[in-house]
Amino acid sequence: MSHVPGMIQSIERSSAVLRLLAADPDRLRVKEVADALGLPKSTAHSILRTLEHVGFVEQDPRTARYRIGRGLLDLGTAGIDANELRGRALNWADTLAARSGEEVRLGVLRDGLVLVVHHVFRPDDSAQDLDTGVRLPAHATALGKVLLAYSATAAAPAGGLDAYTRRTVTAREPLAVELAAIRARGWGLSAEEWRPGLAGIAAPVRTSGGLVVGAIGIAGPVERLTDTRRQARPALVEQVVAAARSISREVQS
Amino acid sequence: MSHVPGMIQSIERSSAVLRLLAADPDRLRVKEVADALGLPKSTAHSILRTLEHVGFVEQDPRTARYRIGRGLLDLGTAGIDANELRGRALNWADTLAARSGEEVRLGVLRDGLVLVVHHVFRPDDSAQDLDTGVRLPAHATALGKVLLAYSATAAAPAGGLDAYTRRTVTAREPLAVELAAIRARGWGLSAEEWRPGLAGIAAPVRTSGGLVVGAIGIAGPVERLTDTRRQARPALVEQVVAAARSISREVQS
DNA sequence: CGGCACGTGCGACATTGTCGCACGCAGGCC
DNA sequence: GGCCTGCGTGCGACAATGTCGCACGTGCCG
Repeated sequence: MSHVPGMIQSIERSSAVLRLLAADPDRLRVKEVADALGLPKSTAHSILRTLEHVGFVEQDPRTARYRIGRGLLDLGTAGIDANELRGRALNWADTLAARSGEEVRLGVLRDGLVLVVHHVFRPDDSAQDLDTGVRLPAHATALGKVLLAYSATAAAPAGGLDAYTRRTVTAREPLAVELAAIRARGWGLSAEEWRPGLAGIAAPVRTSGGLVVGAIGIAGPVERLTDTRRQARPALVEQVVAAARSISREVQS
Repeated sequence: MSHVPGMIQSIERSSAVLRLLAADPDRLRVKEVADALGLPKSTAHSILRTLEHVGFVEQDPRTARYRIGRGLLDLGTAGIDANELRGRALNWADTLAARSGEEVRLGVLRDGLVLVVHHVFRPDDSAQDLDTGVRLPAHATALGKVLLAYSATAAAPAGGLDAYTRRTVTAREPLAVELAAIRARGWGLSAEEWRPGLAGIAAPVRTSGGLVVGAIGIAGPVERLTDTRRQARPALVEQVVAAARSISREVQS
């Protein structure tokens, strides 16, 4: 707790306060925080007031007690950056492409769109565009729907949802139902919702706490990815889910 | 960005820095942070140095760039406190007890132990102890193993693992395998690992981002919870998982 | 109804964070 | 290969800023 020269005292203290609040599942009173850290009441109060102002702690209006705020949760989500995710996923993405025979994309959610951070071509043929860096609509792709399903910050983008094909889900309610289904079974499907004739199957990549930080998926012709009843082929689903799980394991270090 | 009187300036600035780093998936240089916030280079550097010291940001040793640190992720986990979780779970816990015919416990991980925050008696008979507030070992109970499986902070407690029955898993490696299996299927079983003759089935409660903040489970005689091959009865598993999912939905607000 | 303890706010002091400047190093361009 | 630009880092002085003591008001318990 002592002061390390060259470090900003008030930030060190804020960190101690946050750790204290995080360690205790109950809300804490100003006095308790002050005593635990050996600070004067006013100082602790001043720090808590500021932390509340920036959204890192919340105060119960009735009991006046403080607890960790929701703002911190959103910040942690970005703990893994896209590059790190990409690095860990490289081998597994290649394996998935080889096993499934389809092209593979790895994406993260950014500003309500899917940012493709990695792209592996379909093994057999050649004429394909490199999609790395491209942004895809979230509500019309398998990758995007998986990311939306587990997104901490409010679901879909604020504006209206564009229709890309006649199968694109643009209404709020059906989309919410679909996202719930994805959460329930752990993977997502998009069949001709983005481009006619194309389908995708995707699954979430999680970090240690179970937080979803990205998604990996395959894309290809509808007839190869789905059966005659437009259901995803179980063998492919299993491959995608297995790849996502492997990457999740890699990320946890 | 401007200074609000009564607020601690350096903490406001730290918050801005963290938000900036969180918003950008790439690592940022000192100069970029300084320019974005309109601060002198030295000031930004001083703040970043302190944030790194407390573990809120990390610096790549090679490129000298900064990104959000892993310490923040752990803090967000405690965003939901035990009381709030309990409040949201009350009705679903009762329903689960009624449908399954077994007693129900709701727990959170605290200091490497399971803290029971809610307890519903078995519907039929009466002579039972109220377990609310009790702490259970994490590695020997279904609730605990589920919580460990999704725990952000390093798995089991540091010390040796106690054996309560001859079925208690005390070795690191088998336990890690078991936790991986729980992550894969989404629920956990403990059969006579804590008390002879007793078994438990539990599933995780997740918050918006998919972060596990607690677990709910049923407990009862082995012969009622498992079949002749010591496998959990699918009907009961389904009920527990459904309850956990319902509570997870409640928590996301 | 009285007393205590807590959250909150204000103001003065001096401690502390801020800012300007300079060093050393790495990368890129010529 | 050498020069030069631009960056990260560290130091020091100033004064702006955070800290602390004190006092008010309120809610709770006895």
